[in-house]
Amino acid sequence: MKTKKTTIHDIAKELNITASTVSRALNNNPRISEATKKAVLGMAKDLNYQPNNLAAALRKGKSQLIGIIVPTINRSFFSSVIRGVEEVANKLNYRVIVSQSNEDVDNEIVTLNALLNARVDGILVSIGKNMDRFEHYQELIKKGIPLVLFDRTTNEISTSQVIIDDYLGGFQATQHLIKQGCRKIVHFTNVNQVNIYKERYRGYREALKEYDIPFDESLVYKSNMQLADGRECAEKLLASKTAFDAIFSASDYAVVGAMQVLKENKIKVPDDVALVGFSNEPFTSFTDPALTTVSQFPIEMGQAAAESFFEILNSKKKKFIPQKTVLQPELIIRASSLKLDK
Amino acid sequence: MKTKKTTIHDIAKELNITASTVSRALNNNPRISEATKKAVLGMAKDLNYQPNNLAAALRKGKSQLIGIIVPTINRSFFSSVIRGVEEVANKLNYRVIVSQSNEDVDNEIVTLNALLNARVDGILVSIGKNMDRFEHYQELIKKGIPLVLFDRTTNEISTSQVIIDDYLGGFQATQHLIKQGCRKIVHFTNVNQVNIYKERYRGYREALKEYDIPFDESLVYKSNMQLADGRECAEKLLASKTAFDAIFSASDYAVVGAMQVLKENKIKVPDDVALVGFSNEPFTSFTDPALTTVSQFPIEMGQAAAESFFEILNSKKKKFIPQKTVLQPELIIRASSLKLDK
DNA sequence: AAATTTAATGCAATCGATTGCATATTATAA
DNA sequence: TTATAATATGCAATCGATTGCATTAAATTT
Repeated sequence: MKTKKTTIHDIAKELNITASTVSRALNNNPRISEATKKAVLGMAKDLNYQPNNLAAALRKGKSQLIGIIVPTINRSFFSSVIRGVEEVANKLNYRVIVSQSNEDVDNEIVTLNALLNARVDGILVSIGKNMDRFEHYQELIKKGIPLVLFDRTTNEISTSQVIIDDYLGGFQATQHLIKQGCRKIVHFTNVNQVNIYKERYRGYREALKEYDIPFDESLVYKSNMQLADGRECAEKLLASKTAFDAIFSASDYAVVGAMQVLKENKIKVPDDVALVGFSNEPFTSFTDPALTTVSQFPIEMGQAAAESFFEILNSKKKKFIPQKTVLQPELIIRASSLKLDK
Repeated sequence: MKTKKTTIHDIAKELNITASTVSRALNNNPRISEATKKAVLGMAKDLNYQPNNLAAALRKGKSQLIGIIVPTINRSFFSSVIRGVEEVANKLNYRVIVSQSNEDVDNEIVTLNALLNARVDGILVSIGKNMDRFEHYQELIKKGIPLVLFDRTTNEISTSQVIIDDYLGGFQATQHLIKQGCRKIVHFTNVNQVNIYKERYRGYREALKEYDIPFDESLVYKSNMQLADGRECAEKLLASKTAFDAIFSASDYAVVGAMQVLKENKIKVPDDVALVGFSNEPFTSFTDPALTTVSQFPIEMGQAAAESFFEILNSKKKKFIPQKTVLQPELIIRASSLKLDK
């Protein structure tokens, strides 16, 4: 029952040639005659040969494996990125090993080492929220192991990145609200001012400026941006009696929390208050009213990250200059912000 | 710059011992003295040694890699399963390679072979929707490669499975509606009667029976269960003028579509029509009213699948009797079905 | 003190594929 | 016909860790 697996040596023996020839034939090496190639391929099929990538990987020093580290796998955004990576990688005969950091640096380091031990040919990573140590990544660069950062990045690490233009997303979202006639636009942002939130915030301010709307710091609410946080912010907002006619939230979750509170207080969305979120989480099209939000094209981001990785890989000889790929976000307009043209 | 990676031979040379001793020391083999172990560990750290799993895998014939195949990675249910698998696997020092079949048999076969070439120690798979060929999996069993099916399974393959009790889920959902006073309960099910839908349907019928409610075939709507299908079914339903006071849908998507149509027709949820979905998709808590649904515990399913895999792996010697793990679903009661006790 | 265990380490083959450097064979040129 | 080039294949080392089977040295028994 436990039949020994066929190797190139078995094929070689059957055909009275050597393993080297078989190896070359399988790799379509021009030094091998067409006749032998055909014979080898035929025998390989007959013997149900399955190449052992481990052996090849060991010898060649490349495993055809890519490691990807995300904070959590089961978040729509990240799983979509993974999907994108997988698509590109598989086409080029690479496999993808996934792992999660759970937003914890120590965990991230352990995970990273495990991937290195598995001898992945490179790493794609979206850095966790409160990460402040990057030596383990800088170490990678030194070792010459391809590294690509996506979405949550940092300039502390000199390597290729794929991000979306969060500034533009923030600008477009705010501009859209302004065009809908809103003037007192609240902004929900993250207490933790990592790049992406900083940029969305910047886009918000810039849009206000462009339309000559004075910026009012008291309209900016910082939180952890989960649903409950959104509720809390909305409650504080209402309690403060501040007038406002829109909320642009840098997170879909937070804005849904706010939507709930507004509804509970009989405030009409979008008529009294227009809402715009960020990320185009799948649930945004299911709320009532459906949420206007900004798509980050996660699958495309994954594809771009994978492509970035292969670029580094293929230019290994020369010094590679880190590339920054910036994807364009897209404002997805739904009912929650449509005051006009209904 | 391109510093050669340290191997056990480097450590051995430094300490004037052999690689075998180093290997044994690193593996905490009792035949090695504490003193040498300490020395080896110290030197390993000094030289920044990172074990090469490929080499070990080649020699030992096991890669510490698990392959997982799902129809699509970026679906909440599947990515959560992957998360569960990853958690269990990582603790045992295994890595997870993900890949998707995109609901296509040929693709599935290609993918499976790629995983085998990568020499994964086993495969976890959720079979695609319209899959009718299973030889490639039966082949696996013959070769003695551990295989675990989860969620979408088939009895054509004699191996361990992890599923939830869909029958019970269907029963509980229906029972809940009955207890809320509903008597004319519509059921949305899949045209494609794979196991899971068949079972949910069976649970529905059995609950009716138990409460002496006559089964009415005209209340059963078959579709592809996407949002648009749900809308369509609801429209047909309304057009038919059939009286009904609840919908139990075997899919969350379809029931949200129905909810939209009901609202558009000023039919009150849950007062006029109570709604229950299935799967506990993340968006179900964001609809208005929030959806009552059935949780399938995807993370737990992933964990169970991984554990099942390790059981097969560890009992390799003797003949392993396939295990069927049946997880209990849980009815998550939210506003969409609550007519009473509000 | 000789014989026998026990403990600690070394030797060398092995896992399966790849590849630089021969070698053998045939075809072409001189 | 001999020298030269081109073609096809073989030899053997290599990638890095593991492991069955010695071997050596120290400890214990008789």
